[in-house]
Formats: sequence, C-alpha cells, structure tokens
Amino acid sequence: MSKGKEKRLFQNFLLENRFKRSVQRKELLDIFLNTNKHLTAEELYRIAKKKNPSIGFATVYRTLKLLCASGLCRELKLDDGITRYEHLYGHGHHDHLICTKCGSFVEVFDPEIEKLQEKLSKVHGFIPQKHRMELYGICSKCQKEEGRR
Amino acid sequence: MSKGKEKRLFQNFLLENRFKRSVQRKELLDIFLNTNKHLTAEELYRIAKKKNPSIGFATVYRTLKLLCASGLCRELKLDDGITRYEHLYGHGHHDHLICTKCGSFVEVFDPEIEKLQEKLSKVHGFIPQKHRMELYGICSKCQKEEGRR
DNA sequence: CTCTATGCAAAACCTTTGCATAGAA
DNA sequence: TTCTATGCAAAGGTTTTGCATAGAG
Repeated sequence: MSKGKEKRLFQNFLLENRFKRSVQRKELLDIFLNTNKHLTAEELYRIAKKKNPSIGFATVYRTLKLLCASGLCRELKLDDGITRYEHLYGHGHHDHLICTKCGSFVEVFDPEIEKLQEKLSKVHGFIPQKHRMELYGICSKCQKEEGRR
Repeated sequence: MSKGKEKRLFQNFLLENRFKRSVQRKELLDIFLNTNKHLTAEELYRIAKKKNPSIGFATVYRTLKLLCASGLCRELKLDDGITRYEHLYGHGHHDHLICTKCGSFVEVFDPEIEKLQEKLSKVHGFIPQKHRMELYGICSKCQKEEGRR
C-alpha cells in the first residue's frame, strides 16, 4: 500500500478545484496506484466492480480524467487503438518498449535520443513541446519461448 | 496527375489477389494519390462524395484497407484517436513532426536517432521490429501568427 | 441546504459487418 | 454465369453525456 504522497496529491487536487471526495474516487485511486502501470479503462472497471459491484463505467472514465488532470496519470494511445492509463507521478518523462508477442511494457529513457529529438524539431523550425516514442520488438522472454517451439 | 507507378502497383495487387477493378476503387486511389499525405477516412469520403455522391463510407474503409495491404498506404494513429492514412510507396521509413496549433505534418528521418533506438531496444533484450516517433511542437508559421496577436 | 458525484441508459464517435443488388471477369 | 464489390443500414467497440437521485460539504 503506502502511496501516501500520491493520495495526498489527489486529495489536494480535489480540494483546490472544488471537487468532492467519494468512496468511488478513493477506491479507484487505490486500485490505480496498486496495479500495473498501464491499465485500460475496462481493466480498472472490472477490478473496481469486484469490490463494489454497483460502480458504473462512467465513473471510471470520469475518475481517470481527474487522475490525469491531477498529474498522477497519463493517457497512452497505442497502435491497437485502446487507451491505456499509466502512472505519472514521480516518474520523469519516458518512452516505451513494447513486446509484440506478449504485450509487456518496459519504460525507457535515453538522454541522447531526447537531445537529438529536440535538435530535430528545431532544425525544422518547430518549438518542441512533447513527443512520444514507442519501440516495438520481441522481448527476451518471448524469444526464448520462440526457441522452444 | 501521373502517379503511374502507384496505379500500376495497385492494379497488380488487385489482379494477384483476385480482387476486381471498380470505378470506386479507381476514384479513391486517384484522390488518395493526389491529396495531402495524411488523410482521414472522413476526408477521403467527403472528397469522393463530391465526384460520386452515391459512394458509401464502407467502400472508403474497405478500399483504404486494400491500399494498406498493397503497400501504398499506412495507417497512422495519433494521440487524437483519429486514424490517418499516409502515402507509403517510394517513401522509406520516417517519423513525424506535428504542429499542435495547426496540425500540419512534417516527415522527418534522423539516422542517428534510428541507430540509438535500435541500440536501446537491444540493451533491454528486445529484438527490434519497428517503432513510431512523433514530435509535437509549434511550427514556424504558427510561431509568427502567435507573435502578431 | 446547496452543489457535486453517481449510475444508468442513451448518445456519440469511428469502424466493421450482413445482406440484397449491381457489376466485373 | 460466377464471384466479387457496392451501398445501405445495422451492429460493434470505446468513450461521453443527460438526467434523476444519492451523497458530500
């Protein structure tokens, strides 16, 4: 559990914006903080439903928006078209390495690439704001399983 | 016009796969080849509708799938969730620089970044397959307009 | 009390599919 | 003739919205 800082951050976010606390928001935050970093809305909904069968899909989406607004969470849209929500707080910017076999994620960061990305933007006259980079490949676990067949 | 090579490629693709030619496919291919490189399905539909008001959305989507299968076209899913279709034939791999004000695209390619991306994958035990990189920023045109206000 | 949050169902999107008919080979 | 392609409408999948009611402050 723990995750005290994140919980406090969300509390403050709610207070500062005249939002109210609720059981659902608390439960969803707990699940979000204690689950893998790349949940879909549907996964979050299913987990929440086990604890609290009356929860609605709309609440999940609305709460995810709040989590993003508070800075705890970021939307991640991958090529499969399904939106995932990843932890943001305490993480710096990072990119993703994604296994095309098993779907596992690795967060990566390469300062050299970052520098070159910025340079590339400027060369084309852009003021860089943000970027996304996803590297797709086969992870070592899946490579071994491949070999076994 | 011209674009003879692309048209022939698509012809051959249809023949080789026992698909048939049709007026709609011809019209859609023409529009696709002669329009900006990052059409949405809706944009293509609207343009096609002007020439041929009876055309259906389903035909547009089905034809776009064929264009992708033939190698002329690639699906591009950006953060806004709308799928765009870009020209692929005769282009090598490239990434995108996207203006967050006006939405304009620039295609970019940086061999140094490519090399580092490959290295980064391998360091994490991945066999690299493909990647996507989008750099978001403000293009020079929008910077000037910003200044004018 | 007042105003926000919730759950439900309906709507909004974008994309795909089923089906009868038109059209290519 | 035999298949495939088309257009329409309906259905899918994901996310958002309207509304009456429940609940927080």
